[in-house]
Amino acid sequence: MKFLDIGEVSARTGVKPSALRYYEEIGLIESLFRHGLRRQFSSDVLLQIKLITMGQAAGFSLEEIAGMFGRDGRADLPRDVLHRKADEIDDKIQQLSALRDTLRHVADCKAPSHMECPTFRRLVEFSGKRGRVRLKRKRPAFASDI
Amino acid sequence: MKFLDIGEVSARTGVKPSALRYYEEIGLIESLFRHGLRRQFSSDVLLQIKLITMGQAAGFSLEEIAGMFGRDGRADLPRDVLHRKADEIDDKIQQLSALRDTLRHVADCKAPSHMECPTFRRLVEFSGKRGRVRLKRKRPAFASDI
DNA sequence: ACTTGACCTCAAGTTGGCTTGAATTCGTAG
DNA sequence: CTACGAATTCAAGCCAACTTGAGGTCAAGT
Repeated sequence: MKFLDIGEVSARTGVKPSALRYYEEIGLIESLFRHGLRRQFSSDVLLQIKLITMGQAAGFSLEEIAGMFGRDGRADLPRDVLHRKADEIDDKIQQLSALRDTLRHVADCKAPSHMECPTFRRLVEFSGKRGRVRLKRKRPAFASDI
Repeated sequence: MKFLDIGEVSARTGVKPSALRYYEEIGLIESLFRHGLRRQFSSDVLLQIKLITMGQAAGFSLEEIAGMFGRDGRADLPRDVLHRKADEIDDKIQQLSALRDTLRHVADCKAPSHMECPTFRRLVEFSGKRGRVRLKRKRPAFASDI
């Protein structure tokens, strides 16, 4: 098995050595042993770091990430908690989709003020709703519904 | 037209008054006038704040958000920049999807160590691949398309 | 008129997630 | 063997995005 210096891990993940030391300090990753003073990492750490950066992209704190996958990528949490996390991510995906759609609309819409553009308002207003957007409403939606 | 106290804005958006004052301080939102000392907001601010929180969920800084939609929800940026932002969000959605799938897998997989589970490795490794299927859309996409 | 409580300002503090710098220790190539 | 570069520790610093606290103002209800 080949072991990796912190510099190599850094180069292959794009995460700076200082950040990697910090991750080790807080128990998010671990080095197997030292070669002199130098930390030696298993190549598994590359996958773990990928998970960490994905988690960060999802807006989770390092602490939450540590909870999802222990230091060896093994989950500490019970099934249902993990599924709730997954649901949380699904919610976030909904939000991101709405934001993306809104941005694209803003890019192309000719209306002088977006606040008066019904498409814009609808995009933003529906963004938080769970599940399918309900097309049938008893009355029109207002900003005051937020 | 009805004007809103900071407390009402807070109650209806879930954003604390201190945060709203901070947003105003940095020019992200604005109050129309004061009633005594009290800020009075137009109801449009509710929509703006929704955009702000969506942007935050997407991992954008307040500064970036300010750039996307000026203080009245009008974009300062040229079309192509907005579309690039939208693409950025699409990338993030891919990452989130991968993370979600990984979490669900971890929740259900019986393997003793995830590091040795090929499904797990594939899920994580695949997540970064470029050149995903890119759907061409002729009309703006809606949240309900997901 | 008085009281209440929601609001105000301003400065300072907090948290998370690192980065930076100084002083030092090693391993390897020449 | 020596020099070099890559690594180490530790404390301090930094940034964003708020929050907190002290001390003050004000509008509205009784």
